[in-house]
Amino acid sequence: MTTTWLSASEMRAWRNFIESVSTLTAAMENDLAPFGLTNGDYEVLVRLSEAESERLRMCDLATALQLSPSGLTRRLDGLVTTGLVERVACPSDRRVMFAALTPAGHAKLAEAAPDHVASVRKRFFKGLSHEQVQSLGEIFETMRANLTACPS
Amino acid sequence: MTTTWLSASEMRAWRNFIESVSTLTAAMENDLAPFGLTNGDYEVLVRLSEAESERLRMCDLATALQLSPSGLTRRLDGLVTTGLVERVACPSDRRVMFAALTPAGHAKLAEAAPDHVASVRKRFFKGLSHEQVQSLGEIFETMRANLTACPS
DNA sequence: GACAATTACTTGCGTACGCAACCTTCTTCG
DNA sequence: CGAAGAAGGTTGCGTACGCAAGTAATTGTC
Repeated sequence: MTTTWLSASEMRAWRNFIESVSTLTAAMENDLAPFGLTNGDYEVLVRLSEAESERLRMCDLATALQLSPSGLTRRLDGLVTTGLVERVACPSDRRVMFAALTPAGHAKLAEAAPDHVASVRKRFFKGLSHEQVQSLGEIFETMRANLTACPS
Repeated sequence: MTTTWLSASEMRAWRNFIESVSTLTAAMENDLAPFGLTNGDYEVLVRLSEAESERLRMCDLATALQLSPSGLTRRLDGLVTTGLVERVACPSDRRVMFAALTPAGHAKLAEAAPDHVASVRKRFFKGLSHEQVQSLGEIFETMRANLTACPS
């Protein structure tokens, strides 16, 4: 079988993508550091804040964050220690634990969100036209669908 | 200061991007596993293979891979142990070490590359039109330039 | 030509996370 | 029912990596 190598435009897309991703995540991590949060922490707060009663079952949260069960357990440990999230037992199914936003967690998210949005604009959207933003949405929607369809 | 939240199309782009990135890297990690390589390992081999004499100074390689000095030291440790890379002292500047591809490393890359390219096609480019690939290249070139310009 | 300052790399330590093993609780099916 | 299996979560262990400190070598300055 002969290999079809990447074309020049594919190579350009792939390489710039790869490099952007690592630089971007590092920069955003930095932007969030003054609030005492990591990107991962912030994602947890966002997911919980959007959920019914600001709480989610651990397994649902793990799926949403694409994290292993143990990974989520440990990430929550940190947030529980700092008081932004609490674990709440589920009365109807005693296997499950809810991760629930505390008032402090809610406040912390409200505090960090404006800076985070500014960070996304500055790092991610800056210099892109409206059409390019539109394209981005379409492209990564396609990609996400394709990726979840092909777990193999 | 009032915050300008993300528009619907921005939100779509950002969320799909974030989710795609983590799924994508996990999938590609998986695709590379049969060769006994991680994404990071593969990147090292590629960079070295493209370099003059298939070798690079540690600090240049670290910059290229966006890795801290210590991170690169340890990543190389693994590749040296498996015999794919070797450390070569620099005669003209005795502070520097070269990371050099061994014949085994060169062979390993040649062995893994076709599958890796197929993986990139399947995970990243699949379902995208030629125009979208073009857009991707432009967008992430802009982003990369913007990110390197704004380290703050 | 000697002594800072810088550069290149490594090591100790702490953090994050995945996998496998484990416990508990629920569900299913005879 | 009662036992097998599945589902939810935590813990032990191993790996990866960043930061700060340390060592060695080079450069820059007077």
